[in-house]
Amino acid sequence: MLQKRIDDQPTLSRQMVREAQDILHRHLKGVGLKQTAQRDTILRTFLETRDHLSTDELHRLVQKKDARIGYTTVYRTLKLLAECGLASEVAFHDGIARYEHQYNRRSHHHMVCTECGSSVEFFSQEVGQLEQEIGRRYHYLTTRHTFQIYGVCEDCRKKSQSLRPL
Amino acid sequence: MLQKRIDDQPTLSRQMVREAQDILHRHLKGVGLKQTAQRDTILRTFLETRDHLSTDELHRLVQKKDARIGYTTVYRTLKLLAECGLASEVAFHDGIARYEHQYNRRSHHHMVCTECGSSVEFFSQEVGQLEQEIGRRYHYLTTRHTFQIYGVCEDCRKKSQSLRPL
DNA sequence: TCCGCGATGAAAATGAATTTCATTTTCAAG
DNA sequence: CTTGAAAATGAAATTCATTTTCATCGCGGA
Repeated sequence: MLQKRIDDQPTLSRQMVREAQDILHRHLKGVGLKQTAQRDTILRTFLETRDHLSTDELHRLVQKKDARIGYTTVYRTLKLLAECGLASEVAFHDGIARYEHQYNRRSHHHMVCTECGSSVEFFSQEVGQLEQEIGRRYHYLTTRHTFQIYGVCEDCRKKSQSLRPL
Repeated sequence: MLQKRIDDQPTLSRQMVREAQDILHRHLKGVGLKQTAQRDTILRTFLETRDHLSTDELHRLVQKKDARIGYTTVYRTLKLLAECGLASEVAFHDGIARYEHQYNRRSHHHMVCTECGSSVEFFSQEVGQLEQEIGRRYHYLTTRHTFQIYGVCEDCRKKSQSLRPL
């Protein structure tokens, strides 16, 4: 399942990992929680990926580094990362919660292929403006929005054409 | 949970109910399924509502008319209604699938209050245009999109202010 | 009317998300 | 360097919406 991500670094520099870890540590201290080796491992593993990961997928990756880290901890740590802005949940509407890096990333949206599940990211400032405008109009204090486009990618269209040429 | 719907009729006319039923009946015949009293009851109950209904909520309403109609049938009928364009699923991202009328309705989107779950509908042709544009750019054959804005409505803001005045 | 295929619905299964709880670990104060 | 209270951990259990199963029922074409 290919997931093209566009504007982030090919590999995260040591510097950025350290900064992200600082953000997490400060958040933990801020809300009176403790920093642990597990949380650091999970954060580092998460930062090393470029995909839109489900809890389960991240758990598998984390287990390669430390097989004793459980699913539950990954689950809870992802919530923590989302809380401090390092990750954000993306709902691709297939019943599985996914997370992606949020640190140092431009606001973007996803277009998802309903055949193969691959996705591309795109950028559109209009959508954010729309959020502001609609919020103002109806007196909502807006916090976020979701915008996804669903369709069939070029590859899948070619495949289905060759399978059943009308 | 208030759900403001904007542009549809205050009550569906008998005429519209009949038309909707025709659409369903034609669809059923088209795919080789049968028309049943249950399906008609479910459709009529669905059309009478103005809300964004979960399967469970619709099931409760249907039971008032015919207590012998089961959850499963409501569930399956909602899928049928979605298939023939009378209903469409709206994901408010709270873990529950909801459906709304699609028949004779303008394209619209939702802004959802994360405190009380109420929602307002709004209209924006830009979003549809964006779907087309992005699809063209990345060679996707787009089929649909989701766009929701999340925030806190005026009422909830007032309530939380009076509860904890800083 | 008859009969086959689909419909029905109670119950069970599914599966992701979340919670529980006994044990272990962190970390600030001494 | 202790200590101990509070938090973290993780395996297992639970939750809960959704989906499937299957034994029976009923629609509708012949």
